[in-house]
Amino acid sequence: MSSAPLLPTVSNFIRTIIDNDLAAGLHKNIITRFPPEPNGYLHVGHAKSICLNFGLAQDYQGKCNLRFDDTNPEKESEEYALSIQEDVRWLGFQWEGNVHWASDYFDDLYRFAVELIDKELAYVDDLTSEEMREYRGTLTLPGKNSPYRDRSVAENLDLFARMKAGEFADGARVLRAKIDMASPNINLRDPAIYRIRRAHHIRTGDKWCIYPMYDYTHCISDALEGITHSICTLEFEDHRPLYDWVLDNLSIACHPRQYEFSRLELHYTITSKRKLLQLVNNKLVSGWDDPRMPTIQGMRRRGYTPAGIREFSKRIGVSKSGNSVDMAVMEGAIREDLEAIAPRVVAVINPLKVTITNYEGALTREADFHPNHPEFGRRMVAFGPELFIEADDFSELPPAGWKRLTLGGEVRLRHSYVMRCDEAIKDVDGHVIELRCSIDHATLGKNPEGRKVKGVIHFLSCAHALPAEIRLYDRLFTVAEPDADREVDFCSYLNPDSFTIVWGWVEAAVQDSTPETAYQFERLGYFCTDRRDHQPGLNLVFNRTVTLKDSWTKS
RNA sequence: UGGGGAGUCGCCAAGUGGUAAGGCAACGGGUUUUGAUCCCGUCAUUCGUAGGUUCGAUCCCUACCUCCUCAGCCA
Repeated sequence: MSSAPLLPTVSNFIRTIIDNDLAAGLHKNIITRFPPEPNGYLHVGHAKSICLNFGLAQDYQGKCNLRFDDTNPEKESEEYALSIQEDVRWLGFQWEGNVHWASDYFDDLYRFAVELIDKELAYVDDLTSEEMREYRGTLTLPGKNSPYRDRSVAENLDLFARMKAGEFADGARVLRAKIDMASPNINLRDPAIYRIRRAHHIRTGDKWCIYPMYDYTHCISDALEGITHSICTLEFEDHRPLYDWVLDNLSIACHPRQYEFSRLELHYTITSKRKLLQLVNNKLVSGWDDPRMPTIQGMRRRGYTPAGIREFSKRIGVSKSGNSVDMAVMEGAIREDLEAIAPRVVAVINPLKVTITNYEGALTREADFHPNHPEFGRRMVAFGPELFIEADDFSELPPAGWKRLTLGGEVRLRHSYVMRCDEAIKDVDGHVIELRCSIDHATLGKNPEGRKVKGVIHFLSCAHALPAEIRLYDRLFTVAEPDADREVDFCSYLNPDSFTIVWGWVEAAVQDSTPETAYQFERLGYFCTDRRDHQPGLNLVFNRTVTLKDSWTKS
């Protein structure tokens, strides 16, 4: 491995807390956890959380658990759980020991609920959900006590046991924590902690017909696993008093502390599970792994690398302030990784035919796969009497500063000769359809004498080029914050040009590459062979991961 | 109009009583057979606003402004 200098990690408020806790001897080692609900695919926001939780464990030589918050059987599936594990591993992390499941604690959770009832801190409520909503009050008005709030311990114990035994219909009763119906924090107005739901659970099957709620489950799960720092996003900030209330009132020695950070917003995309699902269901994208999707599966198929995503996560930092990160941060991080690992090859995606009028005696030449990594090896760069060049690299009426090919002008063919364009052949509409050019035979591997050639363009020998399907991806939305305006449907901002298929040509060196191989197509960008559709030697399919930085076209 | 949070360069983000780190972007310049990479340089007299305390404030105090978030038997 490379011996990159260990850059000092940027401080953030969570690291400060951990440093203080460790210094104070509160913990010997830290234990974090990544707690997804298996009800959807992971996206870039989860990637941030994964990098944070697993990264912290790594940096502090602690541990990080993977725990599925599987308390809502109606929405959860094995498919999602499997995909999530794959994503975490793909990102380069390994959880401590076995995968944990909140459902592993269902027996404990039930036992603790009984303890709460015994302490007169929980009661069975017969109110319907509508009635409960009315009793709850509003943001500015206090709630009022349920008429069932003062049932005896014995009655509650009996009712709760019968809830578990399946004596009541779904939704008929609920177990509630007895806290304070007048609390200004609505989460503390006797929150439901158990509901009756006859649904098949992915892990426990039909064993249970009552399921614990998130607020009640999460803190106990954390405590049971000995989590030291329970890190979640800002919307759970108001839930922290409940998290603490539950643990303070139960006979569990461990009391993890919850800390909240702001969730990621990325320009030109969305990070809402619900909206992502909407794109998939309405077939506005090809699926969860559509390369335009900000899902981990989508980014992976696009060609984003684990190291690139980890670097992105490091660059954006962690804080509590609202943020919307520039896509350039992601692209910069991805490019940095790809720059180091991707072999350089040539592809022409918008071909213009060139006939070399003085081809006789022309030679081929070897070229490195990477200008800074000779260990990547070399390959022959085929040459021939007919070439493809990029149509964009020729201009009859070049703008100021143009360094590429023009009528009568010279340009360096990458890894080959200096070539002059002598004639442009046009069709009846006046479009250039072919160029007739001549090469300077004295310029293979050396500069021409008496003149300078500024421009370098890439090319492919027609006889040696392989046809390939090339999928060009661009930002999914036309505006930086597509869901900023509640009045406007975010779908109306979908970018119609976010996906273009093009049939181009690639050099033979890529012929046998396996799916998910990254390349730099020189002067065009980073591409990777498609994970699903690319077939080595048979059907070459490339996805554009990200373009190269370009200081020409933008000016 | 209740509760809980947040406001430091275009975008992120450190700093939290001693005179504004870093990254991304941008902009100059150098190297270059990728207009890439790489290198070098520039880029906040100022920290939401207004007062106050202090020798000294982004940091402490007061008031105000703006934004986010909470009324699922979802997580």
